[in-house]
Amino acid sequence: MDSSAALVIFRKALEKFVVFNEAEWIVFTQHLTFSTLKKKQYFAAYDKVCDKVAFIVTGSVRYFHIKDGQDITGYFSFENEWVSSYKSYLTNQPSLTYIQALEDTRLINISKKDMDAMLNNPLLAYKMERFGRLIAEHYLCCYEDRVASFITQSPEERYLNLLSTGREILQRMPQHYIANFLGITPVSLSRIRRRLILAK
Amino acid sequence: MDSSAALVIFRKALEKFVVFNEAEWIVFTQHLTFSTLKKKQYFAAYDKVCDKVAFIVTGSVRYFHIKDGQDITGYFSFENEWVSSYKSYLTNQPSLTYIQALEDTRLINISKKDMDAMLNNPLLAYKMERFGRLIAEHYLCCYEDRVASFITQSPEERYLNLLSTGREILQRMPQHYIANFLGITPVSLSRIRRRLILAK
DNA sequence: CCAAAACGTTAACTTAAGATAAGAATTTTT
DNA sequence: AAAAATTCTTATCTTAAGTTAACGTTTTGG
Repeated sequence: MDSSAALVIFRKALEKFVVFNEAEWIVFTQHLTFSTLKKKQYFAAYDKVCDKVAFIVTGSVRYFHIKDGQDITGYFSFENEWVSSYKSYLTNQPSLTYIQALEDTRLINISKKDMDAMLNNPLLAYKMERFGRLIAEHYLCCYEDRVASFITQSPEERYLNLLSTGREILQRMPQHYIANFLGITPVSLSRIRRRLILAK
Repeated sequence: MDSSAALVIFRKALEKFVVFNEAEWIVFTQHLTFSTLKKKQYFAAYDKVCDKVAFIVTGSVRYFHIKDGQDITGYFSFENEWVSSYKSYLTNQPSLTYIQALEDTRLINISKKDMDAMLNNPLLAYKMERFGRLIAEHYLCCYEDRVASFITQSPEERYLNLLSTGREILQRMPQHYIANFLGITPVSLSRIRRRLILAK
């Protein structure tokens, strides 16, 4: 797949949030950069400012923390989704999480510098504000559900819930990543799975 | 405190996000409504669409879920902060949480209808998009930290962390609310506190 | 001002999760 | 193809959390 094919996919995905006319699109695309990450390469790292957001054309990434020498998975993003260490990007503070490619991954990047330029360019400003609003709101909704699951559900319930709605993650991720994602250890998840099989 | 005093406070708080000129401010304020909640009155309720966001002039609110007949506190908002069942507001879906006044509370409301009107009013559209973006981004950062705390910290660590940064919540909220907020039961929090006292 | 409700702690018991280690199966790397 | 690393399960032991109930204290509301 070449860059122009990637742009077609990207434009289509963007249109869920904002629709550009041709003049706007030309300027917008001048602020994009293409890149690839080899499997295990880092998109963001602990203690470094993450100065970009990116759209995943193909591939996937894993967000993780290191705590007491242990690798704890917090989230995943797949093709057609966005990736960034958002708080770091938004605040210019060092990232608390690592983000690593799970497989060879093609990205379309918008650097903070380019985003700010677009937000200050009268031709694009309005639509970029709108785009920023809608995408932040989209992820806000995801987070709201995720926090609610930690408050109101047991680890087993969170797993059952993931079973019923999280096909892609379940099929593509090793179980110890999923365990961390659910807020428990891999050993615990294995036991939960055992319990569920026996109860069935 | 009368409405105009409340508006002064509100305008000042808003200016962290967006600054209105006088003409814009006049139109903007026409889209606001003032209201009060008596202690224990609801701002939002389970299964009802929350069709507004509000700024808390004075008072405070508690977000909670009911699960198996039990009341589980998820969050708090205090004066000078915003309150909404955001996902419900943004998506027009029924709210999953109740939001209740903890004390008599004065609010400045923006209904979804008014917000949409402003987003479609050329005089305000740009600044309202910007405002929406910045506020969603602000809460996104809060959520990012909160999710990370559930993934990477034990209940005791979350409590210690709250001790060091959450003065207002700790001083004003009963402990069983705080326990739920941390993702544990009131009995558990009481034991954690006991352990910490003994260890000291 | 009194009765009722709410609050925080403690205890006893049950259940589940964390830590660690071992081992088998699978995958990746060289 | 062999070696190394990863993955998942299982077992043991320890620790902590959930559940329920009781009790004294404080707060609230009529």
